[in-house]
Amino acid sequence: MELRDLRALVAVVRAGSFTVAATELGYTQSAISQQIAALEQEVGRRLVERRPVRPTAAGARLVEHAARVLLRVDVARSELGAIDASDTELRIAACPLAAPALLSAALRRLRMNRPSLRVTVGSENASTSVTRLAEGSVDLALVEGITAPDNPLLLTEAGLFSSTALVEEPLVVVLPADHPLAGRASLDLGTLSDAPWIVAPGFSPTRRRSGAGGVAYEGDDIVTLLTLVAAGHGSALLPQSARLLDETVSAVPLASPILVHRTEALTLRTVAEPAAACVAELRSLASRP
Amino acid sequence: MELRDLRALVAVVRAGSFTVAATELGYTQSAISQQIAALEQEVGRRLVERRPVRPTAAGARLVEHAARVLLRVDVARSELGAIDASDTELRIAACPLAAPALLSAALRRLRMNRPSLRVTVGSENASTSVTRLAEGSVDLALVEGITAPDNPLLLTEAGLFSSTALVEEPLVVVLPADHPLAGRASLDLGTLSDAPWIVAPGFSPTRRRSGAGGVAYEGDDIVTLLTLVAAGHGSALLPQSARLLDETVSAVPLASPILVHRTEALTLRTVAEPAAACVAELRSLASRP
DNA sequence: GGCTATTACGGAAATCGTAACCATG
DNA sequence: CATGGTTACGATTTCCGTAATAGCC
Repeated sequence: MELRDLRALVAVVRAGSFTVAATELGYTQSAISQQIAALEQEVGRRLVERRPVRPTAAGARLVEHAARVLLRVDVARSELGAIDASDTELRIAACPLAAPALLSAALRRLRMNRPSLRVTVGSENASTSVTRLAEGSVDLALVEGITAPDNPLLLTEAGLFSSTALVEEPLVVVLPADHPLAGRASLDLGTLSDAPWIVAPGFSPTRRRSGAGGVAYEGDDIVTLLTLVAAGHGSALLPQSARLLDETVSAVPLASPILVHRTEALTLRTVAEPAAACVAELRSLASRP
Repeated sequence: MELRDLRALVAVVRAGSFTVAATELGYTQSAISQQIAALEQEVGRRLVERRPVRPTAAGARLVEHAARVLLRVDVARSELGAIDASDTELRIAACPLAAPALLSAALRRLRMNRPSLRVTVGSENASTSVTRLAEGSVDLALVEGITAPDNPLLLTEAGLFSSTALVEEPLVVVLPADHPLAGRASLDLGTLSDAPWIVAPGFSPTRRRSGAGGVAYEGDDIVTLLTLVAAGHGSALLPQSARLLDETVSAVPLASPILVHRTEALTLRTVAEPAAACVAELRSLASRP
């Protein structure tokens, strides 16, 4: 069992197709087919069903392990590469809801001290940010999500990255303005258990869809998301600070369960210098609001 | 970068020698030399210094990642193998201080219900137990160590194994009977900060050596350890329940910092049936003392 | 019947072992 | 000078791509 085999398995399962997995990895379909066949022979059981291409139970379990293994290998490579990384560049991946005001303030102070620093900021969701950090295509990731107060987000295994808590703030339930519950002073999730939610992987705070049906929003544009809410397709969970933009939706504080929206800064554990300085600025700004 | 390369690197660094790493892995020295050279070329930096064979800073960091990667790969393979594992055998690795009375009681009850079950118990230290669980040569590991109350031992990344807390009990400092502090009702570690400790990796609760010099005990026999303590080579930290056997040593409860001796049962997350039953017995016995 | 995975086969590349070489303690 | 890591080189194996084949919607 080699990393090449695990890469192939993960790509095939994620893509649901040998062909597209092959092109992603730069092989022919034939090569992928042979790799999967060899891996299945080695472990002595079928890992993916064909047509449709779906992981078996064993395959799914192996993919869970393999994904973590490959992530850590990427991190290891990136840490080695970061030893002699550029000191004049800082590449950031920021989730849409990850304290944008804090980031811009930190960057302003950072650029005053180092006018020659080249800064790039990209907007990514949390899981893409983690991937980009691991593969070394960004130096710093600002990620966010829902968690219990003072608890880390745990987007990956603890300790894989160096993580700094920046902001925790209350959550609000965003409803159509004319929703019967829109006037409440606060809401429990229990009250809303049967109500539809908009599933939006680009916004980590959004809840999982409970039953069948419903609307999923794959993008990361908050205007679109709020428009969907206003149109009555469902509710969304957002941090209190999210700007609602107009009166077609309204926000009700979430009272129970006790959860917060948390923003963290992630870097490799061997930090490039500009990224470390940026984290220091972020932390100092976050600690005195 | 493939698993084969990481295996070679880890073996070389652990062994401190290309030659013995090669025999461990079933290669010739030449092959290992080529593998390390290729890996160093790939990452573009030296990973081990030769003569003596020592990891560079980058190499040491890569070994940390590689060790976790290889452990997880072993776990993945073992989980796949455990799907069709024997239901008539139960192989256990137990640390010497990991609640032996509890284990024997659980085994008695287990064997009453399943007379045909073949049980093997081996004595291993915590890190070897983890390795054996990962590589699939045991089904259940009883490990122990020092931790804050109600905190897991974290011998590996959280979630790699399924872990069940069994017992937490107070710690005692074991001193020579004629030691000036032996009469105390309790002790703080601060009081002992300059005193020598016996380093005994076979007994996880033992503390790290503070300065230079001192005695290390590599075995796992408690009689020998206590003899060393009695002879004045240093102190040891042990769980309260450890049997001291005679009056040449005496035990003083540890008052601060607030730490406990904790025993946990570890299994693969896809548990073989007899191991699951044994964990259930252990848990039920541990909960009503 | 078209799309997609599998199988057959040949060539290229990687890998390992033997053996000679070299460096270091 | 001897132990142990490196280098050279050839044989074996592995791996991938092309192309033909087979299975499923």
